[in-house]
Amino acid sequence: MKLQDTLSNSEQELDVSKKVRIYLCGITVNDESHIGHARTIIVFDVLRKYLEEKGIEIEFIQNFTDVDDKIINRAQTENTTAETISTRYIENYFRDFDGLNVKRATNYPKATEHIDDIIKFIEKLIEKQIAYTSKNGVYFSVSKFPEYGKLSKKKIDELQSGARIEVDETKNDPLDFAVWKFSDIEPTWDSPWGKGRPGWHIECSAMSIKYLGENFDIHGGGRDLIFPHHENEIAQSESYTGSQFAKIWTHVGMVTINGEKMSKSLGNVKSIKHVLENWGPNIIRLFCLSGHYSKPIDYSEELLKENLTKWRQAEICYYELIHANSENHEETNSIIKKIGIEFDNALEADFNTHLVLSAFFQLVRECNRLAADEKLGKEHAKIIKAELDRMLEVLGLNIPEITENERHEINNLIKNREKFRKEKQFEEADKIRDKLNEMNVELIDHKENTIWMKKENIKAEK
RNA sequence: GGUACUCUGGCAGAACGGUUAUGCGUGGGCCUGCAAAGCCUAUACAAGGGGGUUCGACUCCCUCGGGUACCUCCA
Repeated sequence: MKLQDTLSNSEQELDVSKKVRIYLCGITVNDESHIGHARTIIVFDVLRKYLEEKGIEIEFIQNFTDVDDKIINRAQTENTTAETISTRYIENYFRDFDGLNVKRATNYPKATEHIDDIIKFIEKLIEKQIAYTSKNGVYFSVSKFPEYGKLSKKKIDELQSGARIEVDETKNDPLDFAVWKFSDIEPTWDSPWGKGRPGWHIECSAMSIKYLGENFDIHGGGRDLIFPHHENEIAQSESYTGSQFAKIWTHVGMVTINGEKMSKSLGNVKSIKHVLENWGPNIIRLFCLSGHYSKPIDYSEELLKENLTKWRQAEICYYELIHANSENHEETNSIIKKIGIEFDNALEADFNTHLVLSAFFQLVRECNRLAADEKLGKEHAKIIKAELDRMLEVLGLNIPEITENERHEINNLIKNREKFRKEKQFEEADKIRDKLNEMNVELIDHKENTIWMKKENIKAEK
């Protein structure tokens, strides 16, 4: 598989000959997760599911930043502890992302649970004279890492002359960044240099190396993390190990609203909770995968609606396959196979999820065509369904389960309706149809028989 | 101001320099008791402007312009 690598600014081949180790920068747990977080994490979820479907072993680490100024501020405002805040939003995180059908990472390390690792990391940097202690904390000395700027393509001197870097007399160089901040405000930890808490960037360096080794395969996150977060991670980590840090840097584009980045200051944040309630997981996932991961996508009700239309087609396809029992039969195995290959090829070529979805919907349409022509035989449907299921699995899409009782009830209602229809008592028949609609069950009248589908309940549709 | 990215039909969005995909939407049809859904079919002479390279450019180069992101916390 080829992936666009931010560091080399070119496509790099992912080595899948052994276990693939992925580190994704997770969220700072100071508020509800929003649809921008969802996109990044869904992209990596599909990447991971695809590789696993191919039988490749994955070690997938995603951190929680559970100590930072915003969390502490929020704790103060709410007159509670930082831990209460971070615990609350970690719980919310899992509520949201389980709801989005995101597979859990191998591990979700938290900064506060790795203070010892972080301290050891900093000690080594000080030992190497790359970090130094000052009045306010311990700082990383950017000038000691000549390659600083290689990820974000920034030049050190331009950064220095750049307008708005805070003037801090206690730092040797305005570009130096904190790896440890002295503080008396809880939470704090003792360190060889004084009481305080870790800087933001250091946790990812310490935890990724701890869990994945010194040079793992993919390091990812949102585009907005390239600078300074990932740039600083590289500086720290490569100074620490003396060797290359992550092999491939994969960055996911922002979710925008009316062309502007979602942000609290603009007040245009769409929480996952809210969008999930209205649109459900499948439509959100389709939306998040609708463009190339490296580019921004613009959030809009129109686009979600378009994906709702598509999702209904997929649902129908699924139920056509389940109910298939046509006598006729059309040979399409080679087409199905071809679509499957297109699906995989699109993923292999820099994870082109738009083309992946094209292939997926091509399969859906092929299947619906056969059904419309009464050419979907039972055995044949099994073959198509296997491929459809595989794609659904990789994309993380989920047809809602249906219970045996429901199935019984639906079948009985349909039988009754058929009876009424034969007797030309259409009013009665339509009543049953309406009743089924209320149960989110839609009837599809074919020439020879009627099949049903249970539609996902989408609040926004109503 | 610096850096990077981006500008494709009504919308979304792809494509080794050589037939301008695909989906949504829209028109028509099939099916149906009527619907719905689905299916079939039609529909867009689309590439920010201007130059250039080339037999040929959406694709490469130059230039002008618009947009976004980052340069401070941010997925």
